[in-house]
Amino acid sequence: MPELPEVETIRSDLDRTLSGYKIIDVSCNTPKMVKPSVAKLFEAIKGLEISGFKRRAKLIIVELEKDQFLLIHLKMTGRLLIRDVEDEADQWTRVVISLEKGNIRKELRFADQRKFGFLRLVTRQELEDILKDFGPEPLHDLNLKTFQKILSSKRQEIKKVLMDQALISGIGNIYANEALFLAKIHPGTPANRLNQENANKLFQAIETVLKRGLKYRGASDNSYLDAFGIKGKYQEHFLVYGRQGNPCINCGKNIERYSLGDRGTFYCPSCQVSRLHP
DNA sequence: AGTGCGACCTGATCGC
DNA sequence: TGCGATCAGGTCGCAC
Repeated sequence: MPELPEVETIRSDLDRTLSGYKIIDVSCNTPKMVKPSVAKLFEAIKGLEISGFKRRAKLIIVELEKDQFLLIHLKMTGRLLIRDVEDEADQWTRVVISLEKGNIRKELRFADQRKFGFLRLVTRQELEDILKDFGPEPLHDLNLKTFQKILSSKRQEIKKVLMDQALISGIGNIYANEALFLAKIHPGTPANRLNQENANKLFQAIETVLKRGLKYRGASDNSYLDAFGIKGKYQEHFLVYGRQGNPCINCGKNIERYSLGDRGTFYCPSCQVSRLHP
């Protein structure tokens, strides 16, 4: 599922490939995915040049001229693909933004098997209102002190806290599982029960797994593709995610799986002992 | 207020 | 073989 490293990989692909292009058309076969509506969006952005692509949490922000912004969320199965006009159709294409720069034409195709993703036109004010509700970016704003503060204020299970976008931005199920394994912390441990050493290890582990994800251009164990339609490789380096029944790389004991808040949760029962699973 | 859970979706896979 | 059930999970909105 696109989490911070996947979304950031796509963002940087888009930024260096499509900045400077002008929007010449928008088409959509799944109206509910475009807000406020396809017609209103097209009316507002036709002819505008893309100045760049930013990211906040798992949102991609397309910056346009005239203080217009497109927010794009890929949810679980969304893809943003840079294609030439004559390229063959992509499966599950929902929205196509046609682009032009001089005499070069491109398409930005938003494909999404499950239609959970969305593309939304917002003003600068709306953008600011939306972004203010996200917690700090783990690779930029978050420091150890802030992290400890967040943990000590929550008695929820640590894995849920890591995935709560209002507390920390961009971490989803895969990276939460991997970070907790690296830090040797059981996913069900109440956040406020972690001591300083645990918090410190977890802080480092988050940075490690996110950077690893970026290095491998994301995890494609499921439907994720980068903006050129290429799979990431991080799934080849998972330590616990999806590895239930396989041996832990540290101790050899089998990785276990259980459901925490309706999310598949993977851990080593021997290495991650801070609390037994329910 | 803080927490938990169903709804939103569709394709792949599992079990009988 | 076929068919129904289950699983995948980010976020919103609602209930408690």
